[in-house]
Amino acid sequence: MTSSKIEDAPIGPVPAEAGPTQLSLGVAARLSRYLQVLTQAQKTGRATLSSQELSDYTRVNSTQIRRDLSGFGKFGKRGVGYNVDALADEIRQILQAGSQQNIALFGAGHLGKAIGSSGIFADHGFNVIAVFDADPKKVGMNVGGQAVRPIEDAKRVIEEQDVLVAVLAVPGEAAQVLADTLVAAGVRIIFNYSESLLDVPAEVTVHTSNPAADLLHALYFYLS
Amino acid sequence: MTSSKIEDAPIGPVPAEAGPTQLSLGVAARLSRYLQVLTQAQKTGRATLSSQELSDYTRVNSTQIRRDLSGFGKFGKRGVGYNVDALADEIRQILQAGSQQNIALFGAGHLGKAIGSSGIFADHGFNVIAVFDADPKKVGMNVGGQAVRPIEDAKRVIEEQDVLVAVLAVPGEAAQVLADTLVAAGVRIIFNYSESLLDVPAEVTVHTSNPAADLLHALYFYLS
DNA sequence: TAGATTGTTAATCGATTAACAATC
DNA sequence: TAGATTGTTAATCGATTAACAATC
Repeated sequence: MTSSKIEDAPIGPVPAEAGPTQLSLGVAARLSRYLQVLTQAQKTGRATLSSQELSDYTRVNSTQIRRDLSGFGKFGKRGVGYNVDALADEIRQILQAGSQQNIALFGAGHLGKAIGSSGIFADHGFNVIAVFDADPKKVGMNVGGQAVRPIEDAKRVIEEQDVLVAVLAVPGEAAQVLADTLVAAGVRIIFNYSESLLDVPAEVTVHTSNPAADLLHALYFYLS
Repeated sequence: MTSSKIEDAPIGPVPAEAGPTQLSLGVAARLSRYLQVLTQAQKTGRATLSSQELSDYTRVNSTQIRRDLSGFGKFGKRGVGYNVDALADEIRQILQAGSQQNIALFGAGHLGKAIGSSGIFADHGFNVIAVFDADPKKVGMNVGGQAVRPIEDAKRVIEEQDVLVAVLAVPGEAAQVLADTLVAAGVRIIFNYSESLLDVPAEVTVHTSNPAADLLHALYFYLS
């Protein structure tokens, strides 16, 4: 019974200048993708980006991008495009990003090390505050500047530091039992990088990574 | 100018017993997710799965799942559900999976090792036929049972083995130059695990992994 | 000014959902 | 039989797209 509190999505495109109505599922997903592109564009020093360029990178239709954005204000300049810094700030505000969430990472194998030492979460203001592993031989190893801790400490750390988000980079066999423990300790969003399917209570959101499914789907269109 | 041949999607739900019409973008994406779940369910020995269970794991509405499937035949048994093995086979046929694609993996760092040694692609009939790295110190290392090769060999291997799919697990700075080389050699689908944005010709599909964007989006709904 | 790109409308299409008869 | 779940219809809502005036 994997499920999600994201289930019954609400309210559509918001009237211009609208207040903090709950975003629809689709709009929120797209806005976060625009933000991802803007964040990268900032790094390469781009000052402006047009809706067409955003479309090229996100695969979202450019008209829809303009429509999504214009629901919250007139952020663009005709003939020029959108100011990268300003638009990134606007989207962060809309998404209420910057809430400085603490993340716990589980598994210090290859994948755990890759996630822990990449800046991928830090770039968006998330802190990986702890890395855990069940293997005593891995405890104490350095992953992304932190010593790996024993899995037995997880419950305490989650509770003490109000960890809502857990990233699972563990073997499939270990995932369900671990997920049960984490949910009991207070975790509400799980990023599952194991191949295992997870059963969690309805109030918990599971996000499963699926490269093989994505590839199957990409290939279908290539081969057709 | 990242773009995709998946852009202009075609044709909707197909009349029952329809032939090999091109699937719509959404249907193909969903079918590949159903297949992913079925493949996992097979491993745990499940014999049948109901549309509701598939819905729990994929977050796709159960009515839509039944609708997607019934477009291709009557695969389910009322009061029972879908036979896991049989449905997996049907979906593989619909998606024309099993075409035994060769995949090349770039980057033998933590992420490359994680991908190379996981069975995630092999499970779906994809062969990771080579692992490349630009660092001479990594050449020769064992990743998923293969010796890492120097990046200079990539062009030849791609051409000789008809590699259409490349997985990029390289640092952001290296990604664009590498992508250009790969596209020139014949690659048409790129899985980009670097944080860099890629510009590729229109005939190439880029799939960028985006955990931070996904998290932002999941958190928005949690916090609202 | 001329060219580019936004903001917005209107029309179409696909996704979502509830409901329920059919049937295993 | 009784309970469960499919296959299918109909109604609604959101996404997609083309088009274009406004304007930088």
